[in-house]
Amino acid sequence: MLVTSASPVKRPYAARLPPAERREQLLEAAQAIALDRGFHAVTIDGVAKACGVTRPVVYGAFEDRTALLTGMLDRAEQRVILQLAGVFPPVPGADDDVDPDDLLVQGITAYLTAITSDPDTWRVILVPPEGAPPELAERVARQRRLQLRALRGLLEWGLRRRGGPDVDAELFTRAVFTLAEGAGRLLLEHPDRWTVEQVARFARVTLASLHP
Amino acid sequence: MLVTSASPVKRPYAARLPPAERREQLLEAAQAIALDRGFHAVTIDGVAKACGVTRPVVYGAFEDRTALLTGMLDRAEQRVILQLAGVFPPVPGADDDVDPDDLLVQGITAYLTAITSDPDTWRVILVPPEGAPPELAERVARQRRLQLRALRGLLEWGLRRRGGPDVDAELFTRAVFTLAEGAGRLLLEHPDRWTVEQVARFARVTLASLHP
DNA sequence: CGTTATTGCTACACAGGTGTAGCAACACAG
DNA sequence: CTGTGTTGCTACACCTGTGTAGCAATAACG
Repeated sequence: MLVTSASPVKRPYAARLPPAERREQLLEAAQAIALDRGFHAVTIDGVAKACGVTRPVVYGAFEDRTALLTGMLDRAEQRVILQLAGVFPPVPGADDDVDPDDLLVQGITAYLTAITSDPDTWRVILVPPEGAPPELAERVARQRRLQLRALRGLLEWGLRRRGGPDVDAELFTRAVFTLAEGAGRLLLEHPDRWTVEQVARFARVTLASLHP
Repeated sequence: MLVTSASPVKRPYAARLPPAERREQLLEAAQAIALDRGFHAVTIDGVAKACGVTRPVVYGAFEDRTALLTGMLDRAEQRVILQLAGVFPPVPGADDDVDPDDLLVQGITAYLTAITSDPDTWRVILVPPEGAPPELAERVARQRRLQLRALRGLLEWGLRRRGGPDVDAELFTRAVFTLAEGAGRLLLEHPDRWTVEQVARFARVTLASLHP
């Protein structure tokens, strides 16, 4: 198209979207950029360009860059909470016929299945892209404390039911949790090399060797 | 001191330092800022101010901000390599009278002692401040691979000497390494709550319960 | 079909950080 | 004590990103 210098090109308008859809689109774009190039690359202009709009459109959906990042983290956190809903069952009763090792392996399997079912969300949490804001660390720490508390109850029950080994329950809980998260990272970083099944088998064999 | 508006205040010159000392001072300041407020706060101006000089002085020691960050990571990496020099001994011979569990606990103790002896350097690595550059992740990954390789040789020997358990050696190595790093983070994040001795005791008891 | 309300765009201003040319100050050597 | 070489400073230019006022375009409603 021939354009004279006297009539500068005006960009065609982007298709209109209702505000809720626009927000969702912007948040998806923000997360994709964070995972691809790091949180520092999540700029107002970068997200606008990724969605084919201009900066005021982003400002129409979010107060500022901080609000955009907060929205992104809200979204990831809500998904994680939903996916972990069934991972930590209530502590079994004294009369319940439940094998503690089976319960733990099931929990680990559920946790890793959640991770592999939504890798992008979990990558933000377990393998945070560079330039991650402090708020991410705060949310991760908060969720981790909740998960540790739930896990500890289960493991204390399991250690009693098993009759040992005689280890510090808090350190044991942290060790199990660290291993589960580490396995999660492994599956995210090497999805073609490791599977949930392999990790579950490893956990089962190791528990079988862990005498009371 | 009374200063007329016609003679603007000129800052007094900072004390002169030979270039090598100035570099060291700037690198120390850069690391302190990174740990206190994140890598994004490590600016040329920020480091200059922390050292009581102006930006050209920083540019006199480092080509640019990237070179400053690289220098900081070089320093941390060199310290880590030095501190880990004795942590991974050569794999014992078939006739060596060495208890594999003792060897592992000694290795974990040496590793955690290195961490607690120079917490600032290890914090950059194990609990990276927000805004960490990609280069940090690359260096950490490279060091981790070297450490995993050394550890795997030792653990394979240990599993053979022990006669089991019958687990995937690579997963077992990763699990042990993940636990050691997790313990390192724990000691960095909660130095008043946990000690190397507690972790070593936990490792010893857990290994004692891990039958072949 | 015209009007209105809503969503998107242009152009502007501002702030923070990078990087440097040329000058200033000072420590050391003769 | 003077001169020189080395280290530090001021002031300037530039770049990238943030944030917004006012206008433009468009979709929906009557």
